[in-house]
Amino acid sequence: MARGRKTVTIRDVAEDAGVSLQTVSRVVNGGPNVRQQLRDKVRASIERLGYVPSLAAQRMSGSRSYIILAINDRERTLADWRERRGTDWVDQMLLGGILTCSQHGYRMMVELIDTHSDHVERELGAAISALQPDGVILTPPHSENKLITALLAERGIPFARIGSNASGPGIALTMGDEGAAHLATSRLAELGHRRIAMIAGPAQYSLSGWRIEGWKRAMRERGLPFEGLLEAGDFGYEAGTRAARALLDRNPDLTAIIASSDQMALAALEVARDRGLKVPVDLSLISFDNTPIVRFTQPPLTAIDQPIAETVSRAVEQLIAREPEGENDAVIEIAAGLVERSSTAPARVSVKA
Amino acid sequence: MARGRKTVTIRDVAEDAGVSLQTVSRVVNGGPNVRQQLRDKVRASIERLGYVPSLAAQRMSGSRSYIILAINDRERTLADWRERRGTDWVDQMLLGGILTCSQHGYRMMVELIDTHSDHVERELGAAISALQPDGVILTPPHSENKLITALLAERGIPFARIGSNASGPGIALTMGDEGAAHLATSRLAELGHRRIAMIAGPAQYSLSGWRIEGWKRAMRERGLPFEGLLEAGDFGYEAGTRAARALLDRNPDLTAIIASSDQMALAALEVARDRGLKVPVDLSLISFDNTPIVRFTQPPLTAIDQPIAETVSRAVEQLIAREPEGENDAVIEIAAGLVERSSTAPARVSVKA
DNA sequence: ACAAGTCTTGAGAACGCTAACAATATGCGC
DNA sequence: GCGCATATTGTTAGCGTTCTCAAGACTTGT
Repeated sequence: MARGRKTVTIRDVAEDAGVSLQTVSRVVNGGPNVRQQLRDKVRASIERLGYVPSLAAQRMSGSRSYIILAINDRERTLADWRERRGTDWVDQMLLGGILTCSQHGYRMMVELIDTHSDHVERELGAAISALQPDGVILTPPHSENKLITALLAERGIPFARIGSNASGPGIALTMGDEGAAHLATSRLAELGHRRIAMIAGPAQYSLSGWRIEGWKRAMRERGLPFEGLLEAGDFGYEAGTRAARALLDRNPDLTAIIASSDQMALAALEVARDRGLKVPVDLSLISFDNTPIVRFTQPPLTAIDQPIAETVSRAVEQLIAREPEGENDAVIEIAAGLVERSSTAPARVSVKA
Repeated sequence: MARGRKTVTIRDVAEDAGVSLQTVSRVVNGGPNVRQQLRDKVRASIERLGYVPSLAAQRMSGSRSYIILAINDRERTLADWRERRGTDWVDQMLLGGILTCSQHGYRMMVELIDTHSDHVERELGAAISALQPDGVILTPPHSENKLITALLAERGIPFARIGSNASGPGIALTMGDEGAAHLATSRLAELGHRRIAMIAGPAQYSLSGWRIEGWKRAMRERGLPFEGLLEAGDFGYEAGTRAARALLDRNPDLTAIIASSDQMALAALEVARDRGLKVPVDLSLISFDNTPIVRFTQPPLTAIDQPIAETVSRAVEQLIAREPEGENDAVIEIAAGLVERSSTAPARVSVKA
């Protein structure tokens, strides 16, 4: 067994094709100014020898590393996993990211960093020094972390902030949370609901605020009051249970709830069941995220779909396309859609409408 | 803004500590034969300057790349994603892998490769040439792909095959599929079930065979016949629907089904509902995988839990610990457990027992 | 106190590639 | 055909590490 068979290097190709190293490099990188004839010859050699440039060497010598680093929250990821609840954030991020990266000859690496640790800078700094990525993708709640964005800006690494439209450094990508909440609320209003409650996310995430804004706007547009119809949770199941109970206790006339995460919607569904409320007959429910789970609950939930994979994909494209010193930090919005399933129905005719 | 601030290199540390490059390298890598006094001095400099070695440079010069490459099936991953069904394979793989890797100073990269393409070798070869990983983790169905294992063996890259206990090259890690199926079947038998059907996975995956074996063994041990009680599907929802219908049509006396994936179990649940069979009163159901979904169905499903994260974690440890030329290819089994929820109940007392 | 180790440190080459520049070939206007 | 601009190729010098090997500083046994 030819253990450790010698790797094919650019030198081998150059020799095989009878040209200089530099010419091979030019062909590989699609550089200009190479005669067609030579180009073909080199390509043939590359093909024959099965040459693929070493990422490490490219990074060493060139200015690019061909690596995009995606930062995810370790704490939340782990908690989700331990309780087997599962967001599919990581899944989608990987799909959107990896596929788009590989289309451009890049690679994506994932780093899990704990927001609540005071080592954030340290951990991120270490990852950056080790990997020297050409770009970094920040997911909530890191997207809004000043320490992190400052560090990246200082090191001159282009980065994208996902789920964040606050003006600031880097490219901001948002899923239109305000609009999505407005959409969900409007849809419920169209179905005749007047008492539409909102279970928001934690204030730490600024998207929580936007969603509240969207909900309020839709309510206001129809002259519907929203006092007492707002609760917040940390996106988790327990918090959802608490919020749903509080809402239902306080508002016996409630006919619809919008939950800021699938987990909290699931909890609300369970609370409703406990209280003998039938979804969607007695209570309509719309959730945010549209993770795989909500397709199989009873009833399947109507949900705002977060186009995470697409968003990450766009982020990657932006980072790669970015001119080395380009400073026109864009704000990109990928609109979320509403997937209607069976947890929404017309409101019961209220006694005094 | 100090764009592109100079990276701290080993040279800076050496200078700062007043020692040679080599000494710093020794300290960083925990090499032997460095006086404590110097070691401390160097460590202090490293700390002060915030030095972190460049992965690329380490790879260039040393024999290790500190990268573990995990190969996943692109086709299945994408299909799952498109239909928003979601295995959480990727999620778990990442968690188990990344965390364990980082504990050892390694990084994990994920590569999505299409099994059904004839470019498998090409794609994998390219990834290996570019990354030069110290180890590769293969997930089903790649684990059993001779082309792949041959390629890796030839290149002398240690690899782990997950979900595969067939003797062969590399480290094999299995979740004890035979045992798990036996466990599930036995549990149902204990509950008084006698007509226990199995919806197996596709023959392409050898774990499908093992699960069938485990089921048959448990049935045989109790003298229960299993003719006509076996169907197979491709792990997907549609296939599950077809299989469940066939099973129920053929066996009116069926009281329990074991499905080889959560998706197929979900389908079976739906089929049962359609036919007015109550789960678990009329039909008990056990699924394989225990993805987040099955916790929230109505009723929540009893499931065999696949310890994927742990398995991947073990795989990483094995690959990292492996002596460069170590050939004692191990077979490791991480036993799957049974998570009892509400889709299983004692069998109805049959008319003629 | 001397030879023969064993520890500790350092110097220089090498890894595979690209950037920057130098050298040569080709084309074009007249 | 000449001279200059431009297109094409080659040469050299690193990038930041670790490896190999050599040199100096200690030990130890006798």
